[in-house]
Amino acid sequence: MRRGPIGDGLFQPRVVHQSLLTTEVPIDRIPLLRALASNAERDHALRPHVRLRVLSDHETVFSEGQTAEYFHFVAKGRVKLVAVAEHGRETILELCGPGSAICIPGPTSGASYCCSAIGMEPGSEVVAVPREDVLAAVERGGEFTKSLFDAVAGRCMRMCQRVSEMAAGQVEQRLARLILDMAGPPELAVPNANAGHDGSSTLRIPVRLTRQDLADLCGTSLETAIRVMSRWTKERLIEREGRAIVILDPEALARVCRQPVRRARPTE
Amino acid sequence: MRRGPIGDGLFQPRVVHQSLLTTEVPIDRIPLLRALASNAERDHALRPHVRLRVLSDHETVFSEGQTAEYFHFVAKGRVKLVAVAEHGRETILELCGPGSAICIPGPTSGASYCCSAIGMEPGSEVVAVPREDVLAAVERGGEFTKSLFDAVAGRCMRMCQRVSEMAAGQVEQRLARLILDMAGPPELAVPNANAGHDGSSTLRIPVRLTRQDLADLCGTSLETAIRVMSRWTKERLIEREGRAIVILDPEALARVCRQPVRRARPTE
DNA sequence: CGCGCCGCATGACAACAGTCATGCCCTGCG
DNA sequence: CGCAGGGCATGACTGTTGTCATGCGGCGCG
Repeated sequence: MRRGPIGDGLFQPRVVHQSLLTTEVPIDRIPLLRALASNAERDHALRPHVRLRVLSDHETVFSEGQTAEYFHFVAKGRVKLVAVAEHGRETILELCGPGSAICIPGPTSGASYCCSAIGMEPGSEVVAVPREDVLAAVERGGEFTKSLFDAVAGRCMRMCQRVSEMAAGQVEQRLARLILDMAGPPELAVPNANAGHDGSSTLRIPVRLTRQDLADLCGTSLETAIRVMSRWTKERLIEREGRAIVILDPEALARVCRQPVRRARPTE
Repeated sequence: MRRGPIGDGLFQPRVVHQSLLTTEVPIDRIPLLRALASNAERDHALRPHVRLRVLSDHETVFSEGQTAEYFHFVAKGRVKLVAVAEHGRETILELCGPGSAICIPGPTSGASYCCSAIGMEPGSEVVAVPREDVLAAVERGGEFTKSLFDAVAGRCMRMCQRVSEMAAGQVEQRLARLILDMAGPPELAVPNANAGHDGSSTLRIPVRLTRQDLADLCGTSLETAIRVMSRWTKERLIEREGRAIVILDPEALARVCRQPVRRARPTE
Protein backbone atom coordinates (compact mmCIF):
# COMPACT_ATOMS: atom_id res chain seq x y z
CA MET A 1 0.00 0.00 0.00
CA ARG A 2 1.17 3.46 -0.70
CA ARG A 3 1.33 5.90 2.14
CA GLY A 4 0.74 9.62 2.32
CA PRO A 5 -1.81 11.73 0.53
CA ILE A 6 -1.74 12.55 -3.12
CA GLY A 7 -0.26 15.98 -3.60
CA ASP A 8 -1.11 18.10 -0.63
CA GLY A 9 -4.86 17.60 -0.68
CA LEU A 10 -5.40 21.29 -1.33
CA PHE A 11 -6.11 23.08 -4.54
CA GLN A 12 -2.92 23.73 -6.37
CA PRO A 13 -3.25 26.55 -8.85
CA ARG A 14 -1.91 25.33 -12.15
CA VAL A 15 -0.82 27.13 -15.24
CA VAL A 16 -3.67 27.29 -17.71
CA HIS A 17 -2.14 27.35 -21.14
CA GLN A 18 -3.67 30.50 -22.46
CA SER A 19 -2.47 29.73 -25.92
CA LEU A 20 -4.75 26.72 -26.17
CA LEU A 21 -8.00 28.37 -25.24
CA THR A 22 -11.49 28.26 -26.63
CA THR A 23 -11.11 28.02 -30.38
CA GLU A 24 -8.67 25.17 -30.06
CA VAL A 25 -10.79 23.22 -27.62
CA PRO A 26 -11.55 19.94 -29.41
CA ILE A 27 -15.26 20.02 -28.75
CA ASP A 28 -15.95 17.59 -31.55
CA ARG A 29 -13.93 14.89 -29.93
CA ILE A 30 -16.07 14.96 -26.80
CA PRO A 31 -19.57 13.63 -27.48
CA LEU A 32 -21.13 15.35 -24.51
CA LEU A 33 -19.74 18.73 -25.47
CA ARG A 34 -20.84 18.18 -29.05
CA ALA A 35 -24.36 17.64 -27.77
CA LEU A 36 -24.06 20.74 -25.65
CA ALA A 37 -22.75 22.84 -28.51
CA SER A 38 -25.14 21.52 -31.13
CA ASN A 39 -27.43 24.40 -30.36
CA ALA A 40 -25.60 27.10 -32.29
CA GLU A 41 -26.70 29.98 -30.12
CA ARG A 42 -25.56 28.19 -27.00
CA ASP A 43 -22.30 27.31 -28.66
CA HIS A 44 -21.35 30.96 -28.89
CA ALA A 45 -22.45 31.64 -25.38
CA LEU A 46 -20.48 28.72 -24.10
CA ARG A 47 -17.15 28.91 -25.84
CA PRO A 48 -15.73 31.87 -23.95
CA HIS A 49 -16.04 29.94 -20.69
CA VAL A 50 -14.57 26.64 -21.79
CA ARG A 51 -10.94 26.04 -20.90
CA LEU A 52 -8.45 23.47 -22.09
CA ARG A 53 -5.73 22.35 -19.74
CA VAL A 54 -2.64 20.42 -20.76
CA LEU A 55 -1.29 18.17 -18.03
CA SER A 56 2.24 17.16 -17.17
CA ASP A 57 2.87 13.56 -16.15
CA HIS A 58 1.29 13.15 -12.75
CA GLU A 59 -0.46 16.47 -12.57
CA THR A 60 -3.56 16.80 -10.45
CA VAL A 61 -6.61 18.18 -12.24
CA PHE A 62 -8.64 18.55 -9.05
CA SER A 63 -8.49 17.07 -5.58
CA GLU A 64 -10.99 15.11 -3.55
CA GLY A 65 -12.91 17.40 -1.22
CA GLN A 66 -12.32 20.54 -3.25
CA THR A 67 -15.49 22.49 -4.13
CA ALA A 68 -16.65 21.36 -7.55
CA GLU A 69 -16.94 24.41 -9.78
CA TYR A 70 -16.27 22.83 -13.13
CA PHE A 71 -17.39 19.90 -15.18
CA HIS A 72 -14.33 18.17 -16.63
CA PHE A 73 -13.90 16.09 -19.75
CA VAL A 74 -10.88 14.18 -21.01
CA ALA A 75 -9.85 15.33 -24.49
CA LYS A 76 -6.62 13.40 -24.88
CA GLY A 77 -4.52 10.89 -22.98
CA ARG A 78 -5.71 9.29 -19.81
CA VAL A 79 -6.75 10.38 -16.35
CA LYS A 80 -7.18 8.29 -13.22
CA LEU A 81 -9.76 9.02 -10.54
CA VAL A 82 -8.42 8.31 -7.09
CA ALA A 83 -10.13 8.23 -3.70
CA VAL A 84 -8.31 8.14 -0.38
CA ALA A 85 -9.97 6.29 2.49
CA GLU A 86 -9.98 7.70 5.99
CA HIS A 87 -7.46 5.14 6.92
CA GLY A 88 -4.98 6.15 4.26
CA ARG A 89 -5.32 3.71 1.43
CA GLU A 90 -5.55 5.07 -2.08
CA THR A 91 -7.97 3.43 -4.47
CA ILE A 92 -8.33 4.08 -8.17
CA LEU A 93 -12.05 4.36 -8.88
CA GLU A 94 -11.78 4.59 -12.64
CA LEU A 95 -9.52 5.13 -15.58
CA CYS A 96 -10.84 7.68 -18.05
CA GLY A 97 -9.89 8.00 -21.69
CA PRO A 98 -10.71 10.61 -24.34
CA GLY A 99 -14.34 11.63 -24.42
CA SER A 100 -15.14 10.69 -20.83
CA ALA A 101 -16.68 13.06 -18.38
CA ILE A 102 -14.86 12.80 -15.08
CA CYS A 103 -16.55 12.98 -11.69
CA ILE A 104 -19.86 14.48 -12.78
CA PRO A 105 -21.70 14.04 -9.47
CA GLY A 106 -19.59 16.69 -7.78
CA PRO A 107 -20.45 19.73 -9.90
CA THR A 108 -23.98 18.41 -10.40
CA SER A 109 -24.92 18.52 -6.76
CA GLY A 110 -22.83 21.56 -6.01
CA ALA A 111 -20.87 19.62 -3.42
CA SER A 112 -17.21 18.77 -3.67
CA TYR A 113 -15.39 16.32 -5.89
CA CYS A 114 -15.64 12.79 -4.54
CA CYS A 115 -12.22 11.85 -5.86
CA SER A 116 -9.01 13.32 -7.19
CA ALA A 117 -8.26 13.34 -10.90
CA ILE A 118 -4.65 12.75 -11.92
CA GLY A 119 -3.12 12.68 -15.39
CA MET A 120 -1.46 9.40 -16.34
CA GLU A 121 0.44 10.44 -19.44
CA PRO A 122 2.35 13.65 -20.11
CA GLY A 123 0.40 15.82 -22.52
CA SER A 124 -3.02 14.58 -21.47
CA GLU A 125 -5.66 17.22 -22.06
CA VAL A 126 -8.69 18.11 -20.00
CA VAL A 127 -11.54 20.46 -20.82
CA ALA A 128 -13.24 22.39 -18.01
CA VAL A 129 -16.70 23.91 -18.28
CA PRO A 130 -18.16 26.08 -15.47
CA ARG A 131 -20.90 24.27 -13.66
CA GLU A 132 -23.50 27.02 -14.13
CA ASP A 133 -23.26 26.73 -17.89
CA VAL A 134 -23.85 23.01 -17.82
CA LEU A 135 -26.60 23.18 -15.21
CA ALA A 136 -28.42 25.84 -17.18
CA ALA A 137 -28.34 23.55 -20.19
CA VAL A 138 -29.62 20.68 -18.09
CA GLU A 139 -32.64 22.59 -16.91
CA ARG A 140 -33.42 23.46 -20.50
CA GLY A 141 -33.71 19.75 -21.23
CA GLY A 142 -33.26 18.09 -24.62
CA GLU A 143 -30.67 15.76 -26.03
CA PHE A 144 -27.75 17.04 -24.01
CA THR A 145 -29.62 16.52 -20.74
CA LYS A 146 -30.32 12.96 -21.66
CA SER A 147 -26.69 12.32 -22.59
CA LEU A 148 -25.36 13.77 -19.37
CA PHE A 149 -27.89 11.70 -17.52
CA ASP A 150 -26.64 8.59 -19.23
CA ALA A 151 -23.09 9.50 -18.34
CA VAL A 152 -23.85 9.78 -14.61
CA ALA A 153 -25.98 6.67 -14.72
CA GLY A 154 -23.16 4.80 -16.41
CA ARG A 155 -20.66 5.84 -13.82
CA CYS A 156 -23.06 4.96 -11.05
CA MET A 157 -23.56 1.48 -12.46
CA ARG A 158 -19.83 0.93 -12.79
CA MET A 159 -19.34 1.99 -9.20
CA CYS A 160 -22.07 -0.39 -8.01
CA GLN A 161 -20.37 -3.16 -9.87
CA ARG A 162 -17.07 -2.29 -8.29
CA VAL A 163 -18.52 -2.29 -4.79
CA SER A 164 -19.73 -5.83 -5.23
CA GLU A 165 -16.44 -6.86 -6.82
CA MET A 166 -14.36 -5.33 -4.06
CA ALA A 167 -16.36 -7.32 -1.57
CA ALA A 168 -15.59 -10.52 -3.43
CA GLY A 169 -12.74 -11.17 -1.07
CA GLN A 170 -10.01 -12.76 -3.07
CA VAL A 171 -7.39 -10.55 -4.61
CA GLU A 172 -6.80 -12.98 -7.44
CA GLN A 173 -10.40 -12.84 -8.55
CA ARG A 174 -10.53 -9.06 -8.44
CA LEU A 175 -7.34 -8.78 -10.44
CA ALA A 176 -8.45 -11.31 -13.03
CA ARG A 177 -11.74 -9.49 -13.53
CA LEU A 178 -9.96 -6.17 -13.76
CA ILE A 179 -7.61 -7.38 -16.47
CA LEU A 180 -10.38 -9.03 -18.46
CA ASP A 181 -12.56 -5.95 -18.25
CA MET A 182 -9.83 -3.58 -19.31
CA ALA A 183 -9.03 -5.68 -22.33
CA GLY A 184 -12.62 -6.34 -23.26
CA PRO A 185 -14.76 -4.44 -25.75
CA PRO A 186 -15.27 -0.82 -24.69
CA GLU A 187 -18.95 -1.17 -23.96
CA LEU A 188 -18.26 -3.91 -21.45
CA ALA A 189 -15.14 -2.47 -19.87
CA VAL A 190 -15.78 -1.90 -16.22
CA PRO A 191 -13.20 0.57 -15.00
CA ASN A 192 -14.19 2.81 -17.84
CA ALA A 193 -15.84 2.53 -21.20
CA ASN A 194 -12.90 4.16 -22.85
CA ALA A 195 -10.00 2.57 -21.09
CA GLY A 196 -7.85 0.05 -22.75
CA HIS A 197 -9.29 -0.73 -26.12
CA ASP A 198 -7.71 0.51 -29.29
CA GLY A 199 -9.84 -1.34 -31.77
CA SER A 200 -7.55 -4.31 -32.24
CA SER A 201 -9.03 -7.71 -31.62
CA THR A 202 -6.04 -8.94 -29.61
CA LEU A 203 -6.56 -8.96 -25.90
CA ARG A 204 -4.12 -6.24 -24.98
CA ILE A 205 -4.21 -3.50 -22.39
CA PRO A 206 -2.27 -0.70 -23.99
CA VAL A 207 -2.65 1.64 -21.04
CA ARG A 208 0.57 2.25 -19.21
CA LEU A 209 -0.12 0.84 -15.77
CA THR A 210 2.40 0.30 -13.03
CA ARG A 211 1.97 -2.61 -10.60
CA GLN A 212 1.10 0.01 -8.02
CA ASP A 213 -1.76 1.19 -10.25
CA LEU A 214 -3.02 -2.37 -10.55
CA ALA A 215 -2.84 -2.72 -6.77
CA ASP A 216 -4.74 0.55 -6.27
CA LEU A 217 -7.34 -0.57 -8.80
CA CYS A 218 -8.20 -3.74 -6.97
CA GLY A 219 -7.56 -2.66 -3.42
CA THR A 220 -4.51 -4.68 -2.55
CA SER A 221 -0.84 -4.08 -1.85
CA LEU A 222 1.90 -3.57 -4.40
CA GLU A 223 3.65 -6.79 -3.41
CA THR A 224 0.55 -8.93 -3.71
CA ALA A 225 -0.25 -7.49 -7.12
CA ILE A 226 3.29 -8.22 -8.27
CA ARG A 227 3.18 -11.75 -6.93
CA VAL A 228 -0.04 -12.62 -8.72
CA MET A 229 1.06 -11.04 -11.98
CA SER A 230 4.39 -12.87 -11.82
CA ARG A 231 2.72 -16.18 -11.23
CA TRP A 232 0.31 -15.67 -14.11
CA THR A 233 3.23 -14.76 -16.34
CA LYS A 234 5.00 -17.99 -15.38
CA GLU A 235 1.82 -19.95 -16.01
CA ARG A 236 1.49 -18.26 -19.42
CA LEU A 237 -1.87 -16.68 -18.68
CA ILE A 238 -0.50 -13.24 -19.48
CA GLU A 239 2.60 -11.69 -20.95
CA ARG A 240 4.37 -8.36 -20.83
CA GLU A 241 4.85 -6.49 -24.06
CA GLY A 242 6.72 -3.38 -23.11
CA ARG A 243 4.29 -1.42 -20.98
CA ALA A 244 1.26 -3.29 -22.18
CA ILE A 245 -0.28 -6.45 -20.79
CA VAL A 246 -1.21 -9.18 -23.26
CA ILE A 247 -3.75 -11.80 -22.29
CA LEU A 248 -2.71 -15.21 -23.53
CA ASP A 249 -5.38 -17.34 -21.90
CA PRO A 250 -8.61 -15.43 -21.28
CA GLU A 251 -10.51 -18.60 -20.42
CA ALA A 252 -8.14 -19.41 -17.60
CA LEU A 253 -8.56 -15.91 -16.22
CA ALA A 254 -12.32 -16.21 -16.46
CA ARG A 255 -12.05 -19.46 -14.55
CA VAL A 256 -10.13 -17.68 -11.81
CA CYS A 257 -12.99 -15.17 -11.49
CA ARG A 258 -15.52 -17.92 -11.06
CA GLN A 259 -13.47 -19.95 -8.59
CA PRO A 260 -16.04 -20.90 -5.96
CA VAL A 261 -14.52 -19.71 -2.70
CA ARG A 262 -11.40 -20.06 -0.72
CA ARG A 263 -11.24 -23.43 1.00
CA ALA A 264 -10.05 -23.29 4.56
CA ARG A 265 -10.74 -26.95 5.14
CA PRO A 266 -8.52 -28.91 7.47
CA THR A 267 -6.36 -31.30 5.46
CA GLU A 268 -7.63 -34.81 5.68
CA MET B 1 -20.94 -15.61 3.59
CA ARG B 2 -24.31 -16.60 2.36
CA ARG B 3 -24.52 -18.95 -0.55
CA GLY B 4 -26.96 -19.28 -3.40
CA PRO B 5 -28.69 -16.59 -5.41
CA ILE B 6 -31.43 -14.39 -4.11
CA GLY B 7 -34.73 -15.72 -5.27
CA ASP B 8 -34.30 -17.44 -8.58
CA GLY B 9 -32.67 -14.58 -10.43
CA LEU B 10 -35.59 -14.34 -12.79
CA PHE B 11 -38.52 -12.03 -12.79
CA GLN B 12 -41.17 -13.35 -10.50
CA PRO B 13 -44.59 -12.02 -11.30
CA ARG B 14 -46.07 -10.68 -8.08
CA VAL B 15 -49.55 -9.79 -7.09
CA VAL B 16 -50.13 -6.12 -7.67
CA HIS B 17 -52.70 -4.98 -5.16
CA GLN B 18 -55.26 -3.51 -7.49
CA SER B 19 -57.12 -1.98 -4.61
CA LEU B 20 -54.25 0.32 -3.85
CA LEU B 21 -53.81 1.82 -7.27
CA THR B 22 -53.36 5.33 -8.55
CA THR B 23 -55.47 7.54 -6.37
CA GLU B 24 -54.02 6.07 -3.23
CA VAL B 25 -50.42 6.41 -4.34
CA PRO B 26 -48.80 8.69 -1.76
CA ILE B 27 -47.20 11.00 -4.29
CA ASP B 28 -46.82 13.73 -1.73
CA ARG B 29 -44.58 11.65 0.44
CA ILE B 30 -42.06 11.19 -2.35
CA PRO B 31 -40.27 14.44 -3.17
CA LEU B 32 -39.25 13.37 -6.64
CA LEU B 33 -42.78 12.41 -7.59
CA ARG B 34 -44.10 15.63 -6.13
CA ALA B 35 -41.72 17.51 -8.41
CA LEU B 36 -42.88 15.37 -11.31
CA ALA B 37 -46.54 15.90 -10.53
CA SER B 38 -46.30 19.59 -9.76
CA ASN B 39 -47.20 20.31 -13.32
CA ALA B 40 -50.94 19.72 -13.11
CA GLU B 41 -51.43 18.70 -16.70
CA ARG B 42 -48.66 16.15 -16.45
CA ASP B 43 -50.07 14.91 -13.19
CA HIS B 44 -53.22 13.73 -14.91
CA ALA B 45 -51.27 12.13 -17.69
CA LEU B 46 -49.06 10.34 -15.24
CA ARG B 47 -51.40 9.01 -12.59
CA PRO B 48 -52.94 6.20 -14.63
CA HIS B 49 -49.52 4.63 -15.12
CA VAL B 50 -48.24 4.83 -11.57
CA ARG B 51 -48.53 1.67 -9.53
CA LEU B 52 -48.21 1.03 -5.82
CA ARG B 53 -46.95 -2.32 -4.65
CA VAL B 54 -47.19 -3.62 -1.10
CA LEU B 55 -44.41 -6.01 -0.17
CA SER B 56 -44.37 -9.01 2.10
CA ASP B 57 -41.34 -9.54 4.33
CA HIS B 58 -38.52 -10.51 2.02
CA GLU B 59 -40.27 -9.89 -1.23
CA THR B 60 -38.18 -9.03 -4.27
CA VAL B 61 -39.18 -5.83 -6.07
CA PHE B 62 -36.90 -6.48 -9.03
CA SER B 63 -33.83 -8.60 -9.65
CA GLU B 64 -30.36 -7.76 -10.80
CA GLY B 65 -30.02 -8.21 -14.54
CA GLN B 66 -33.72 -7.89 -15.26
CA THR B 67 -34.59 -5.32 -17.95
CA ALA B 68 -35.34 -2.03 -16.24
CA GLU B 69 -38.77 -0.87 -17.32
CA TYR B 70 -39.80 1.09 -14.26
CA PHE B 71 -38.45 3.75 -11.98
CA HIS B 72 -39.08 2.72 -8.39
CA PHE B 73 -39.52 4.80 -5.25
CA VAL B 74 -39.90 3.72 -1.65
CA ALA B 75 -43.13 5.02 -0.13
CA LYS B 76 -43.06 3.22 3.18
CA GLY B 77 -40.83 0.85 5.11
CA ARG B 78 -37.39 -0.07 3.95
CA VAL B 79 -35.80 -1.73 0.97
CA LYS B 80 -32.29 -3.10 0.55
CA LEU B 81 -30.37 -3.06 -2.71
CA VAL B 82 -28.28 -6.18 -3.14
CA ALA B 83 -25.67 -7.12 -5.72
CA VAL B 84 -24.29 -10.60 -6.22
CA ALA B 85 -20.70 -10.96 -7.34
CA GLU B 86 -19.69 -13.50 -9.96
CA HIS B 87 -18.13 -15.51 -7.25
CA GLY B 88 -21.33 -15.76 -5.24
CA ARG B 89 -21.04 -13.26 -2.45
CA GLU B 90 -23.99 -11.01 -1.79
CA THR B 91 -23.35 -7.39 -0.96
CA ILE B 92 -25.86 -4.82 0.19
CA LEU B 93 -25.18 -1.66 -1.79
CA GLU B 94 -27.63 0.57 0.05
CA LEU B 95 -30.55 0.70 2.42
CA CYS B 96 -33.38 2.87 1.19
CA GLY B 97 -36.07 4.47 3.30
CA PRO B 98 -39.28 6.34 2.40
CA GLY B 99 -38.81 8.92 -0.33
CA SER B 100 -35.74 7.32 -1.91
CA ALA B 101 -35.53 6.45 -5.54
CA ILE B 102 -34.04 3.01 -5.95
CA CYS B 103 -31.60 2.02 -8.67
CA ILE B 104 -32.20 4.92 -11.03
CA PRO B 105 -29.31 4.21 -13.41
CA GLY B 106 -31.01 1.10 -14.76
CA PRO B 107 -34.19 2.60 -16.20
CA THR B 108 -32.29 5.73 -17.14
CA SER B 109 -29.92 4.04 -19.54
CA GLY B 110 -32.46 1.49 -20.69
CA ALA B 111 -30.19 -1.31 -19.55
CA SER B 112 -30.97 -3.69 -16.74
CA TYR B 113 -31.08 -3.17 -13.01
CA CYS B 114 -27.62 -3.28 -11.49
CA CYS B 115 -28.87 -4.78 -8.25
CA SER B 116 -31.84 -6.53 -6.72
CA ALA B 117 -34.29 -4.67 -4.49
CA ILE B 118 -35.69 -6.57 -1.54
CA GLY B 119 -38.19 -5.43 1.08
CA MET B 120 -36.91 -5.49 4.65
CA GLU B 121 -40.13 -5.06 6.56
CA PRO B 122 -43.53 -6.59 5.89
CA GLY B 123 -45.87 -3.94 4.52
CA SER B 124 -43.18 -1.88 2.84
CA GLU B 125 -44.55 0.01 -0.13
CA VAL B 126 -42.94 0.77 -3.45
CA VAL B 127 -44.17 3.01 -6.25
CA ALA B 128 -43.36 2.11 -9.84
CA VAL B 129 -43.44 4.59 -12.73
CA PRO B 130 -42.91 3.46 -16.35
CA ARG B 131 -39.57 4.61 -17.63
CA GLU B 132 -40.95 6.37 -20.69
CA ASP B 133 -43.01 8.71 -18.53
CA VAL B 134 -40.02 9.72 -16.47
CA LEU B 135 -37.67 10.03 -19.43
CA ALA B 136 -40.16 12.22 -21.28
CA ALA B 137 -40.23 14.51 -18.27
CA VAL B 138 -36.45 14.57 -18.15
CA GLU B 139 -36.13 15.70 -21.72
CA ARG B 140 -38.58 18.48 -20.99
CA GLY B 141 -36.15 19.81 -18.38
CA GLY B 142 -37.06 21.96 -15.39
CA GLU B 143 -37.08 21.36 -11.68
CA PHE B 144 -37.88 17.67 -11.80
CA THR B 145 -34.96 17.00 -14.12
CA LYS B 146 -32.61 18.72 -11.75
CA SER B 147 -33.94 16.75 -8.78
CA LEU B 148 -33.61 13.42 -10.52
CA PHE B 149 -30.13 14.42 -11.53
CA ASP B 150 -29.25 15.14 -7.93
CA ALA B 151 -30.63 11.78 -6.90
CA VAL B 152 -28.42 9.87 -9.33
CA ALA B 153 -25.44 12.04 -8.50
CA GLY B 154 -25.99 11.38 -4.81
CA ARG B 155 -26.12 7.69 -5.30
CA CYS B 156 -23.04 7.77 -7.47
CA MET B 157 -21.11 9.66 -4.81
CA ARG B 158 -22.19 7.21 -2.12
CA MET B 159 -21.06 4.31 -4.27
CA CYS B 160 -17.67 5.94 -4.89
CA GLN B 161 -17.29 6.38 -1.18
CA ARG B 162 -18.15 2.77 -0.61
CA VAL B 163 -15.62 1.55 -3.15
CA SER B 164 -12.86 3.32 -1.31
CA GLU B 165 -14.15 2.11 2.04
CA MET B 166 -14.42 -1.49 0.89
CA ALA B 167 -10.81 -1.32 -0.19
CA ALA B 168 -9.79 -0.12 3.26
CA GLY B 169 -8.99 -3.67 4.18
CA GLN B 170 -9.93 -4.09 7.79
CA VAL B 171 -13.38 -5.37 8.61
CA GLU B 172 -13.42 -3.53 11.93
CA GLN B 173 -12.92 -0.18 10.28
CA ARG B 174 -15.60 -0.79 7.69
CA LEU B 175 -18.07 -1.88 10.31
CA ALA B 176 -17.32 1.07 12.59
CA ARG B 177 -17.81 3.50 9.74
CA LEU B 178 -21.01 1.77 8.71
CA ILE B 179 -22.51 2.03 12.17
CA LEU B 180 -21.48 5.64 12.64
CA ASP B 181 -22.88 6.59 9.25
CA MET B 182 -26.19 4.88 9.78
CA ALA B 183 -26.68 6.61 13.10
CA GLY B 184 -25.49 9.99 11.88
CA PRO B 185 -27.59 12.86 10.60
CA PRO B 186 -29.49 11.89 7.44
CA GLU B 187 -27.56 14.21 5.16
CA LEU B 188 -24.30 12.53 6.13
CA ALA B 189 -25.52 8.96 6.24
CA VAL B 190 -23.59 6.95 3.73
CA PRO B 191 -25.58 3.83 2.96
CA ASN B 192 -28.54 6.03 2.34
CA ALA B 193 -29.74 9.46 3.26
CA ASN B 194 -32.92 8.06 4.68
CA ALA B 195 -31.73 5.04 6.54
CA GLY B 196 -31.54 4.95 10.24
CA HIS B 197 -32.45 8.35 11.54
CA ASP B 198 -35.75 9.01 13.17
CA GLY B 199 -35.11 12.54 14.37
CA SER B 200 -34.02 11.66 17.87
CA SER B 201 -30.66 12.94 18.97
CA THR B 202 -29.57 9.65 20.50
CA LEU B 203 -27.18 7.64 18.42
CA ARG B 204 -29.50 4.81 17.60
CA ILE B 205 -29.98 2.73 14.51
CA PRO B 206 -33.65 1.84 14.54
CA VAL B 207 -33.50 -0.19 11.36
CA ARG B 208 -34.02 -3.86 11.91
CA LEU B 209 -30.75 -5.35 10.75
CA THR B 210 -29.61 -8.92 11.24
CA ARG B 211 -25.92 -9.71 11.72
CA GLN B 212 -26.05 -11.16 8.23
CA ASP B 213 -27.22 -7.80 6.91
CA LEU B 214 -24.33 -6.09 8.67
CA ALA B 215 -21.94 -8.62 7.17
CA ASP B 216 -23.38 -8.10 3.67
CA LEU B 217 -23.14 -4.34 4.13
CA CYS B 218 -19.44 -4.34 4.83
CA GLY B 219 -18.39 -7.31 2.76
CA THR B 220 -17.46 -9.81 5.41
CA SER B 221 -18.77 -13.07 6.79
CA LEU B 222 -21.57 -13.51 9.27
CA GLU B 223 -19.24 -14.92 11.91
CA THR B 224 -16.75 -12.08 11.70
CA ALA B 225 -19.52 -9.49 11.94
CA ILE B 226 -20.88 -11.25 15.02
CA ARG B 227 -17.46 -11.44 16.64
CA VAL B 228 -16.75 -7.76 16.21
CA MET B 229 -20.20 -6.71 17.40
CA SER B 230 -19.92 -8.98 20.42
CA ARG B 231 -16.54 -7.58 21.36
CA TRP B 232 -17.78 -4.00 21.03
CA THR B 233 -20.75 -4.87 23.21
CA LYS B 234 -18.43 -6.27 25.88
CA GLU B 235 -16.25 -3.17 25.66
CA ARG B 236 -19.35 -0.98 26.02
CA LEU B 237 -18.92 0.75 22.67
CA ILE B 238 -22.38 -0.31 21.61
CA GLU B 239 -25.48 -1.91 23.09
CA ARG B 240 -28.49 -3.83 21.88
CA GLU B 241 -31.90 -2.39 22.48
CA GLY B 242 -34.29 -4.92 21.06
CA ARG B 243 -33.66 -4.85 17.33
CA ALA B 244 -31.90 -1.50 17.41
CA ILE B 245 -28.23 -0.75 17.92
CA VAL B 246 -27.34 2.02 20.38
CA ILE B 247 -23.96 3.69 20.14
CA LEU B 248 -22.52 4.30 23.59
CA ASP B 249 -19.08 5.58 22.62
CA PRO B 250 -19.02 7.24 19.21
CA GLU B 251 -15.51 8.62 19.76
CA ALA B 252 -14.11 5.16 20.29
CA LEU B 253 -15.75 3.98 17.07
CA ALA B 254 -14.35 6.96 15.22
CA ARG B 255 -10.93 6.05 16.57
CA VAL B 256 -11.32 2.56 15.18
CA CYS B 257 -12.00 4.04 11.73
CA ARG B 258 -8.85 6.08 11.85
CA GLN B 259 -6.65 3.26 13.12
CA PRO B 260 -3.53 3.53 10.97
CA VAL B 261 -3.16 0.04 9.49
CA ARG B 262 -2.92 -3.51 10.54
CA ARG B 263 0.50 -4.25 11.96
CA ALA B 264 1.99 -7.47 10.77
CA ARG B 265 5.28 -6.69 12.46
CA PRO B 266 7.30 -9.53 13.94
CA THR B 267 7.10 -9.35 17.73
CA GLU B 268 10.29 -7.95 19.18
C1' DC C 1 -46.70 -28.25 23.95
C1' DG C 2 -42.94 -29.88 21.57
C1' DC C 3 -40.70 -29.56 17.24
C1' DG C 4 -38.11 -27.09 13.93
C1' DC C 5 -36.28 -22.93 12.25
C1' DC C 6 -33.88 -18.70 12.64
C1' DG C 7 -30.72 -15.57 14.71
C1' DC C 8 -26.86 -15.27 17.59
C1' DA C 9 -22.60 -16.88 19.72
C1' DT C 10 -17.99 -19.13 20.16
C1' DG C 11 -13.95 -22.26 19.35
C1' DA C 12 -10.56 -24.40 16.18
C1' DC C 13 -7.86 -24.15 12.26
C1' DA C 14 -5.64 -22.81 8.08
C1' DA C 15 -5.11 -19.90 4.14
C1' DC C 16 -4.77 -15.36 2.51
C1' DA C 17 -2.50 -11.37 2.23
C1' DG C 18 -0.13 -7.25 4.35
C1' DT C 19 4.34 -5.62 6.02
C1' DC C 20 9.27 -5.43 6.11
C1' DA C 21 13.63 -6.32 4.08
C1' DT C 22 16.58 -7.07 0.35
C1' DG C 23 18.13 -7.21 -4.29
C1' DC C 24 18.03 -6.73 -9.46
C1' DC C 25 17.45 -4.10 -13.77
C1' DC C 26 16.86 -0.08 -16.41
C1' DT C 27 16.90 4.78 -17.34
C1' DG C 28 18.12 9.47 -16.84
C1' DC C 29 21.35 12.71 -15.24
C1' DG C 30 25.25 15.15 -13.24
C1' DC D 1 30.51 6.66 -16.44
C1' DG D 2 28.97 6.01 -11.99
C1' DC D 3 25.16 7.15 -9.14
C1' DA D 4 20.40 7.71 -7.78
C1' DG D 5 15.76 6.63 -8.27
C1' DG D 6 11.85 4.13 -9.87
C1' DG D 7 9.78 -0.15 -11.06
C1' DC D 8 9.80 -4.97 -10.40
C1' DA D 9 10.70 -9.25 -7.87
C1' DT D 10 11.05 -12.50 -3.96
C1' DG D 11 11.49 -14.38 0.80
C1' DA D 12 10.14 -14.44 5.72
C1' DC D 13 6.90 -13.80 9.05
C1' DT D 14 2.49 -12.91 11.32
C1' DG D 15 -2.20 -11.04 11.99
C1' DT D 16 -6.62 -11.23 10.11
C1' DT D 17 -10.43 -13.44 8.68
C1' DG D 18 -13.11 -17.08 6.21
C1' DT D 19 -14.81 -21.73 6.97
C1' DC D 20 -16.56 -25.58 9.59
C1' DA D 21 -18.66 -27.29 13.66
C1' DT D 22 -21.32 -26.96 17.66
C1' DG D 23 -24.48 -25.03 20.88
C1' DC D 24 -28.04 -21.88 22.93
C1' DG D 25 -32.37 -19.24 23.19
C1' DG D 26 -36.69 -17.48 21.27
C1' DC D 27 -40.70 -17.85 18.35
C1' DG D 28 -44.20 -19.65 15.29
C1' DC D 29 -46.85 -23.43 14.02
C1' DG D 30 -48.83 -27.94 13.64
